[in-house]
Amino acid sequence: MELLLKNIGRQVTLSERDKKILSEAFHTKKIKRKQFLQEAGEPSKYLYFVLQGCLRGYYTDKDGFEHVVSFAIEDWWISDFGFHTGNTSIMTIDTLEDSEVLYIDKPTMDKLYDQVPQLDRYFRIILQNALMAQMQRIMQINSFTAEERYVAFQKKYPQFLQRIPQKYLASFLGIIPEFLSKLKKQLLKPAK
Amino acid sequence: MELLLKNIGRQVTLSERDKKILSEAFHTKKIKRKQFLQEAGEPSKYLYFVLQGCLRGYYTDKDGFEHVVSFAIEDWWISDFGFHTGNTSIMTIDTLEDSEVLYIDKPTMDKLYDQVPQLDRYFRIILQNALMAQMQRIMQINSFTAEERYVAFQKKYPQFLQRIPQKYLASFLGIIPEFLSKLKKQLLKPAK
DNA sequence: CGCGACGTTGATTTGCCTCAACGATTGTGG
DNA sequence: CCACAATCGTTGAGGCAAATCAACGTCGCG
Repeated sequence: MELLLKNIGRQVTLSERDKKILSEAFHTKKIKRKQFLQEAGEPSKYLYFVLQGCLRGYYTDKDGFEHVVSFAIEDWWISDFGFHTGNTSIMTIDTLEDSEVLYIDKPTMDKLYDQVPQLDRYFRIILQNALMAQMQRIMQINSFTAEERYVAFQKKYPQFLQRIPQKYLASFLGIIPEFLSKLKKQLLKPAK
Repeated sequence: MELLLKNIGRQVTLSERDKKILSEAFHTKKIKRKQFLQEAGEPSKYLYFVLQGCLRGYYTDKDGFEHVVSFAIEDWWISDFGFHTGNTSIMTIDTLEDSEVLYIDKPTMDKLYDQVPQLDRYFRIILQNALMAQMQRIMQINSFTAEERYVAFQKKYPQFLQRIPQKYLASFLGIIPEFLSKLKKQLLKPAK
């Protein structure tokens, strides 16, 4: 819980009362590796904040292929994008490692926004950053080759490289595992 | 200005005082067709709300190619994604038609957030929706062929089809104009 | 009218996918 | 602690969607 309060505190100032309300609104959950936190098709019930471990969010397309949309480690948020609007979820979230998360359901969240108005600002800022990150992702898909995207990922998220299987990284980059494998091979050789 | 207040009023309740403050914070600007509102590289100064007309936001990649990121017509927001964080802009915004916009600069906007706390919530909601739209765009790029994306665009934004040149639509869809041309041809024939 | 931007069409190329086979690594029950 | 299966990553041959390049028709506009 400390981790979350500290994270929020970086954007807005919380009173002791606010902190108490927040602490009571979130609950903790420990989940073993390879468990589902949420499955596509169900109503998008919870918003998650990661205290420990590594999670992955993905959707399954009309042909049955999974596409990884986001990874989350300590100090990150993860949820379906339908959470905020109350739609049924399109995303599945599962764990890549034994993990520990804070979670909150939508009714509680709505109450929270009224009780702690600072949260509107906090999430406005969080969403601004998320939107900018998404934007950069779209720009990369448009303008970069798969190889360039892989190199950029290495540079930007070195922490993830050890923690996530290649096939999920490939999916996140928008390619298939076989091709990522070939890219890596190519990147090693031309060191002449 | 009425249009903006009405738009905000759909998400949060504004007092008369709030409305007055808002009215004074935004200014109106009329721009002829094919003029620049903002150019990439400059600091991202303004946030725009469209009252009239049609605008386009795009960035220029390392090879000098333009990529259309968003269109905006009446009752829509448009801005660089750097606006909120105060970075230099990566996006260029120009007009596809004679247009009229409301605009606000960042310092004024920051003051506004403090004067009218409802705005934090309003933009939180706007950003949630924008994020979801971006998400769907990424999902389309991952899972749909160019033809499917074109058909989906036709269905979702019929209002735009008449107003924007094909080459910009192609760019928005992530393909080149020549290929869009071929797609349209193919879609006409197989009506057997 | 004539120029320049826009859209169309065709021939060729390429980045990435498909499918299939084969090591390597992980994990699980005996 | 080993045996065996399952999962994951690698490699190669062939295919396809979309890009590139180039040529040509057409429309709006000075």
